[in-house]
Amino acid sequence: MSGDPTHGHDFIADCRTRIAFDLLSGTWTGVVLAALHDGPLRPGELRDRIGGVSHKVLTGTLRRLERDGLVARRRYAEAPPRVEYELTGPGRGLLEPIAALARWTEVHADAVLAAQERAELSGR
Amino acid sequence: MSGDPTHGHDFIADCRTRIAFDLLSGTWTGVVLAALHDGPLRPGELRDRIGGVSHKVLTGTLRRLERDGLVARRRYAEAPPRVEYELTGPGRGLLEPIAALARWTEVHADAVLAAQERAELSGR
DNA sequence: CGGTATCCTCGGGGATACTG
DNA sequence: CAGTATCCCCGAGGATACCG
Repeated sequence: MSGDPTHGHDFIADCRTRIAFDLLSGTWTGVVLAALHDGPLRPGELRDRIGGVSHKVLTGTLRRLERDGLVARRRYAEAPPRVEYELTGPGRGLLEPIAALARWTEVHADAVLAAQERAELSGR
Repeated sequence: MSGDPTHGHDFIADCRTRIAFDLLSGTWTGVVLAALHDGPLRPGELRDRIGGVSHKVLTGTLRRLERDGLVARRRYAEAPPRVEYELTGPGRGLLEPIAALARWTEVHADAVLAAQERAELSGR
């Protein structure tokens, strides 16, 4: 099952997979998608859960996600107007690859951090 | 198994998964890893297979991959000195998440491209 | 509280030319 | 052929202030 990632796709030639890479390229993109995993959230809630992301950058990230159709913006005309963001079909589909990355992190992240530190100490 | 991506991890709080995101953040990083899937390659071969990547940027990408311990550089002291790059353990492990992204692309890429085009036409 | 508008900085990506 | 050194550009990320 984890045998052949290319499996007949043209990864390289007219590489469509780059689309996915570009989609997740933002610093906070993947984190936002993961944060929306268990249901719609208001921007403020997102900020609190993520932590360390500036107000402007978060909205910027959400704008891009919205533009790419990965996240939907929902406005409620209430007493204090409320806004929520939720995953779309494609956005929800990205949770699986993201989970795969999370699994990888558990196993190999320390090795990477060690390698980086080693490189820092020597040449760098 | 593909049920709960978060599955008890702290995706958000002290988000270690960001490590993986950052590793793949480069424009060509993921492509290079995928290209090395079926064995070591020389830089020239890599360039040919990928296409559209400049000489300097490719070496820059390889440097980063090397520094992060995802790719190993192998030098052969031969008549015309030869150089090859190959995946390390952690690097090879990333092929699975990358494959997951490729699968996602097959299903949802068109929808994303459509959404982007739609956004372009209207507001921009 | 959500969103936008400035302004600044930094690093990646690209083209080019040059050294082993 | 592999690698490095410049130089330029642009966009993302961040801080701040201001408008619905």
